[in-house]
Amino acid sequence: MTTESTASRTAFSPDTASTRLHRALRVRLCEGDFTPGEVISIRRIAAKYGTGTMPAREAIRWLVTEGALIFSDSRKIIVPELSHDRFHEILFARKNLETEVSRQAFDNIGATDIEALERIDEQINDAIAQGDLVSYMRGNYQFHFHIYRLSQSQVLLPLVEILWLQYGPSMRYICTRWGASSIADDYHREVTQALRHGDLTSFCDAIAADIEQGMLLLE
Amino acid sequence: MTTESTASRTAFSPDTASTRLHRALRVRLCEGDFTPGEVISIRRIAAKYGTGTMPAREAIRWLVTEGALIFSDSRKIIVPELSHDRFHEILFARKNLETEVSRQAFDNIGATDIEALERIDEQINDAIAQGDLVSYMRGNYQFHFHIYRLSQSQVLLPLVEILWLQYGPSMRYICTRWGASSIADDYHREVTQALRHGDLTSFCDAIAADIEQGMLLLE
DNA sequence: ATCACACATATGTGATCACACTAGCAGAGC
DNA sequence: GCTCTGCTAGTGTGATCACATATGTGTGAT
Repeated sequence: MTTESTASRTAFSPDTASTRLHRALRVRLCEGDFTPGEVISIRRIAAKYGTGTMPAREAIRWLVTEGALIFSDSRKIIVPELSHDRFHEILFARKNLETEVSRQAFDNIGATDIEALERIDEQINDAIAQGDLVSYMRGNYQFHFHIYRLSQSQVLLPLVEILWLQYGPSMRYICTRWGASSIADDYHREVTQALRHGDLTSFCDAIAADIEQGMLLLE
Repeated sequence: MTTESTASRTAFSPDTASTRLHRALRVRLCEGDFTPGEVISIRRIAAKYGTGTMPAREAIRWLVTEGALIFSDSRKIIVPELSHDRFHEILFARKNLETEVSRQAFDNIGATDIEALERIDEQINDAIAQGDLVSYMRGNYQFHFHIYRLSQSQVLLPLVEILWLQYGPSMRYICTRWGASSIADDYHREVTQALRHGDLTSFCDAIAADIEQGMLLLE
């Protein structure tokens, strides 16, 4: 359930050991399970996930092409540590792309979707109250992508996923530094309220505000 | 020179047989050297480029994660045939992202850059006059990315490259169907003119118009 | 104590082989 | 003539090994 695929590719994709591991690692990256600077090794990942070295090698290299992992100077593969500039760039791109994807999703958001979003938001608030950062990251991810998936966009959605892959680890890092209080004031309530009123512009504004709020964490 | 790297990653990337082949294939895809529906096989690519099967396998799979190649129903890897909807989606995303990247590049575009763009534009016009589609595609690619690279964006630029990778083969296909006349009326002249006048909004409008013009080819 | 060299470990890269699966075709049987 | 079967060639996947390189750790000499 929580390990549900982050990919929403409509195109056929074979179900192999490599692709399974790739999806699993994508989820873990988006949910902030890795720390920036951490060294990722093929053989270590293979051992940890009980796969052979080939699937691990492929999954990791795919994540490199997606920018989720990068090479260090010494040809080792690591989780990137984002500079302030780069982090800001990502948030800027997120605001741009995700408001657009949300706009495209708007007409496809039904009553059951709104209820689901409100339920997720409650879980997020619980997580914040308990200082459970992992649950918060997971909930936040589910909240946003429940909306984005409804856009049925086959082009923009994969781009958004790439941004989250790059942004996840550093987000987790920043949250741990600032504490759960810093993320308490999200705009999820405004999002669901706007949806209940069927107000498109307020909805998009709330999404944009929610993302922009992340920029404040960069002092 | 023409096989110059399309990637503008500032991050360290090892120079291996796999990465070299990957870059080469990226350029060929952006320039429309492949036709939609074409079957790409690991062993065949390896033989054609004189590499082993491992580098070909990796390069091809990286292109799959970038959406430049996809799996057919029978687990074969092919160059995607874009539906009209998807092609329109890509152009929409291009208009969005590339006008933004252009805006970020604007301040970094110097006099020598403008001259270089005008020179490329002349080559493009020559290519159109002679009906040389390959040169046209290459010139168009160089024109746009000469601008985009100046944005020094490390986040948006790779996303734009992904869009071009997906869009290249089908663009070539559409151009061959419609003939060179259909692409004669680009907005490159308006772009360079706006740059000479230092007019940011006209510049961005011209870029957007140039991309939007591609939508007309979809009837 | 400090520096230098050598060895052991761990890294990604590439080659090669075996395997499962698919598509195409040829031929035997009806 | 038609259909079904079985073979063949080709596909991507995964395992395993060899290799060059980088990192770290001792061990030696100074």
